[in-house]
Amino acid sequence: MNTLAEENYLKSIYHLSMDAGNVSTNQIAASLKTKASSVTDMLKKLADKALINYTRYQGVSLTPSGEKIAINIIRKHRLWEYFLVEKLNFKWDQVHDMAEEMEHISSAELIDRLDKFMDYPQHDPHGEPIPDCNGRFKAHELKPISALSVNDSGIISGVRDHTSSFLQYLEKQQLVIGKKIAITEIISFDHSVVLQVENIKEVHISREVANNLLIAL
Amino acid sequence: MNTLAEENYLKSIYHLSMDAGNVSTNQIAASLKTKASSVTDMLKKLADKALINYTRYQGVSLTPSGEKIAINIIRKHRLWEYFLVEKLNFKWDQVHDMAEEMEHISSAELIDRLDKFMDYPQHDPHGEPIPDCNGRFKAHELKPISALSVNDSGIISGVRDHTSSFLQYLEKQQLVIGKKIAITEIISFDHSVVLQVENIKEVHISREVANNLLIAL
DNA sequence: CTCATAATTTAGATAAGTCTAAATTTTTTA
DNA sequence: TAAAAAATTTAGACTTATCTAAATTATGAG
Ligand SMILES: [Mn+2]
Ligand SMILES: [Mn+2]
Ligand SMILES: [Mn+2]
Ligand SMILES: [Mn+2]
Repeated sequence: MNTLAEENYLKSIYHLSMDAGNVSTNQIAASLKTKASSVTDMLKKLADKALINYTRYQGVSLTPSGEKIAINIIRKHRLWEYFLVEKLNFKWDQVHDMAEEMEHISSAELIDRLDKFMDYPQHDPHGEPIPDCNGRFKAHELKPISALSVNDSGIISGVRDHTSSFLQYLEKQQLVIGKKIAITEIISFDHSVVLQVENIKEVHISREVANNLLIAL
Repeated sequence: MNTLAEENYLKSIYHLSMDAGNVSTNQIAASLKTKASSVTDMLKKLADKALINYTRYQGVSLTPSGEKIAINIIRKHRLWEYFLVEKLNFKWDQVHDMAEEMEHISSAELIDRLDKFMDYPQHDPHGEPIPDCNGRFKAHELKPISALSVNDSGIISGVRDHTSSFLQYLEKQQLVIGKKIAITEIISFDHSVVLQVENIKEVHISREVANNLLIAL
């Protein structure tokens, strides 16, 4: 259907569209670790296939059919990540690169059966919602810890940064998906935050960590 | 490591080497549904990488490192087939094309954990042996039904032909892996064979089917 | 042994995806 | 608002994997 490269571009454009409206050539290039000129070439191809809206120098957005493809790849990515963690006992910081390959396995029936096999999970190991077989999912309403105030509490439900080092740090601090936390203190000097983690212990995190750890209230 | 095309060539050469010694350009072309000239190009590349022994016009064989790669791909192919049948409930005639994609997922740790998850299966859904993580497996000593005599009996343990239509035919006749059969009669006119299937029923199969259904004695 | 045929390789072309360097357009800044 | 800077596109090249058509080598029938 679509090539591996095309799929990766569509997924990247989809993710970048979440933050901003139109996505720029340079943003895509950075996200795919490729050069702007390569991106321009691909944008022309995707526009020819009517998967993106593209006018020179103006950035791009996905068309409905482009978005459908992107969401399907994300569905596959997240289901495979869930499989790797829940069935094969990988850690949440180990699965991204493998899922990056597996998301391109083409069979729709395979992925629907995998979904059923795992009993239709709603979220991947990083708290991201998993689209259903029709591409529907509810975008989660999460706030970074840095947006909370003292005495606010909630449940750790997602991360903004997916790098291994960040996930490993969180794991070591027991700041993992599902844990209940409450804000004990916010240090005004550096905006670092002191948290109470489920009556287990107190953790002091930097502003950067607080920016990247997402809470459901 | 190696490209998808290179992996498919190595696997094809490995399989073709089972029947004959040196594998010819045309055999590879037929097996990969490509042209002889494309094969020649790839053979040069694989020879440069020291994965095959190649002298012009003389056909090829795998080097030890080429064989190791081929066996690893076959391991992945068969483990994924087993997964699709045993965990996702696909039929044995549905899994080949999916496994053809999945065999190229690169992570060795993933495949070793998958192996463990399924409790180290010895054979894929078609009865083919699954190499262990060191590439070792015991080649099965099977005979086609056409090589047996009246009153011989044994267990259905493999198939030579993996096409959907053949596998579906076998399934319909209940001639599946694990079933015990005995030769009741061999019709000398057309070499067709009458079988007793596990005291369940009698089946009459053509010479062609008898040639492609493998028995462990 | 010789020549016709079959098998294989070479030559030259194409498509996908990438790159560097140069040109163009947009945006920012002064 | 004009020049500088940044972003983007174009031009031309490269790699991988294909193909067709032509040339070469091997094989086997007589
Ligand atoms: Mn990918
Ligand atoms: Mn994830
Ligand atoms: Mn394959
Ligand atoms: Mn098989």
